[in-house]
Amino acid sequence: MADVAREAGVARVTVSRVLSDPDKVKPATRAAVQAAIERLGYVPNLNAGSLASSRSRIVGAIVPMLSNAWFADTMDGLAEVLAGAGYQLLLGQSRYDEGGEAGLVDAFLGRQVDALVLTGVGHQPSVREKLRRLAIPVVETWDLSDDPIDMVAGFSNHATGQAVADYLLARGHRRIGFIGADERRSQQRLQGLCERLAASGAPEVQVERVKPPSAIDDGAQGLARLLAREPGLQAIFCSNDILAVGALFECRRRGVAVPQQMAVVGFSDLAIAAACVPALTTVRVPSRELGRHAGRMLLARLRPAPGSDTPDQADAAPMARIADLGFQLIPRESA
Amino acid sequence: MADVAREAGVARVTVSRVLSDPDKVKPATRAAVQAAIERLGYVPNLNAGSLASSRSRIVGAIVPMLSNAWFADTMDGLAEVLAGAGYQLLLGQSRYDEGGEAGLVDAFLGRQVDALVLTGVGHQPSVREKLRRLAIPVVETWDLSDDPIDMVAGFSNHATGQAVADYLLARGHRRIGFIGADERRSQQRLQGLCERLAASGAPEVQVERVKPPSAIDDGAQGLARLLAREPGLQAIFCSNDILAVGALFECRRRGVAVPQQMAVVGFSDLAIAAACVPALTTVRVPSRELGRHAGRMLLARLRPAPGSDTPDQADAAPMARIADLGFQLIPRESA
DNA sequence: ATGAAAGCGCTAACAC
DNA sequence: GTGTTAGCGCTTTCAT
Repeated sequence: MADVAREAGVARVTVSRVLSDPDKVKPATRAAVQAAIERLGYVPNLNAGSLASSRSRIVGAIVPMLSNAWFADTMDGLAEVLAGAGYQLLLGQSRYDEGGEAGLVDAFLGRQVDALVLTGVGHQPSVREKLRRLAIPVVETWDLSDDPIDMVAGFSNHATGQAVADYLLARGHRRIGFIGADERRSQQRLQGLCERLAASGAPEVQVERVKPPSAIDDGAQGLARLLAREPGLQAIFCSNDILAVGALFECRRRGVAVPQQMAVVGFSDLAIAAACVPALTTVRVPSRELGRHAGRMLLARLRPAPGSDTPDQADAAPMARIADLGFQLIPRESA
Repeated sequence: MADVAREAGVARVTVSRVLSDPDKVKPATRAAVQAAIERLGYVPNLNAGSLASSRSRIVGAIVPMLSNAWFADTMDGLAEVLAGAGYQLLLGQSRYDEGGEAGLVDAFLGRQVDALVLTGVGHQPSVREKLRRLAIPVVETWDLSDDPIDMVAGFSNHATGQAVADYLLARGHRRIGFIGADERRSQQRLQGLCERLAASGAPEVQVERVKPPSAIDDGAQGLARLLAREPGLQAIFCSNDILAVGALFECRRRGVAVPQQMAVVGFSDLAIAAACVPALTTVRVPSRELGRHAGRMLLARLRPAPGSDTPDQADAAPMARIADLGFQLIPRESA
């Protein structure tokens, strides 16, 4: 930067200004500086800038696993919105472990991230406290809470379970099974399911827990075990589409007709749900929009980057801290 | 950090040493410092550390789109390997645009990333030159090159096209179509296909280009257009499984029997390929392993982080700069 | 509109 | 083994 300043015959501050707030510099000087930057191929050190200004223009995000297409979609949406505002994405995988998440949060805070996006609302108490104390913008996603760390953009997993229960009940099913990851949000879906089923006097739900990440085979084996335990099962709800497709496979292998002998409902509406045969009835959640909305919530609280295309809407309506983006049950052939 | 030093009754350097190289500090002092850190809830500012040491422990990675499950898998593998060595992942999406990629590269370099992972070997000349000049470790993935910027971990897209051609030819197909994204790697697959087909005297390949990212519908429409142009088509190769599934759909809709009247081959072997009906014959590529291997290549060139579980293998066999991780044609029902 | 001085929080080198 | 002295490359005052 000193080189650029010398080359342009100005002080270093002026170069800094050209980069961060061009309007504060006379057009002639600005041009000279920009020419010098060009000539020298100067790339500013953003870390040094962060250190001096204590704003990093980095947002940290943590997902359980990127190889779960639904979370990848959320990150895609997030990255898209952030990039448009000059922010970058530091990404971590917790591998479905709150301890892992806590470690990543610390690492990210050490990097002075300007904001954080977390998956779910279940975190170690120390994480909640720390983030509350630091008061940086935080968005939790893929779930809802009436007491978020800061903000939340999600949907009610519990309500999805209820919706599936209602749907199955309406179609006359009463003996119902559940295959789901041994993980918080899946359990909430299960709870919603059980609650409604119990209220209607249906027999207890048969549950098969598999450990994440879910593979197609887990779905197949889950169904096999469920059938071994309770041959009279009429329907199953799988906590994601991958498991559901596995269950569909196992049905075909055993000659169990879907949906006549066994109704199958999935979760998240991946491309695969519409593609498999029979097409999978599933719960569609706004994976991509979850990330986009989280990004918007953050940006509304962060100063816009110089040169970004995001107008300063300081006086726009303040964003709600809790955003329920909803879900939708998509009836197809499998249930 | 000054606070911690005072609290522990030592100098700031000592605190720094406890954090970055504990063995250089007497156990008693170390314990005192750690206690102070604990008591004060001190979180070191890694940016300041990067500035002082000019090593950031951040690796930048650029993929076309995270919502393409195959790239998400690669990033998953990469993040997994890097996390184990104390490195973090700064992620960007180029949206299939070399200009976008160039911008991200600059942004990442500004962040002083220690290394870079790029998708593909096609980049703006300025990007190649800049990275060569800077001489930071760079791995290109999802393709091969005999003149990589630095290192490459991939497979030959061209060879996958040849393999598909051979397979189709062996099954007696000669009138062949191709549906593929208008993007470099797809075009290479197409080239391999055409080359082998031409050599065997088959008629020219009918090509439908769609713009990325691929959606199921693009595959369906692609097939429809292909059929309109050349009703006698016997087989098609789709440059990814999503397009292939779309084509499968369109066949079913039109009552075209697969594989009897139309053979369909996909690419990348997503879960969906095994799940759809008829099951999709496809080319399996080591998506996850691509990322893992890229990570290992980088780490072999970067000093291991303190407290990482990666032993210092300075004297291990040096890693080859070009890694061909291969591919595999998976015959299923659709061709 | 531009510049000078001070310092962000840390690590590198060198003493002791 | 531990401390001292200098910066890393920028942005912030505050002055001009």
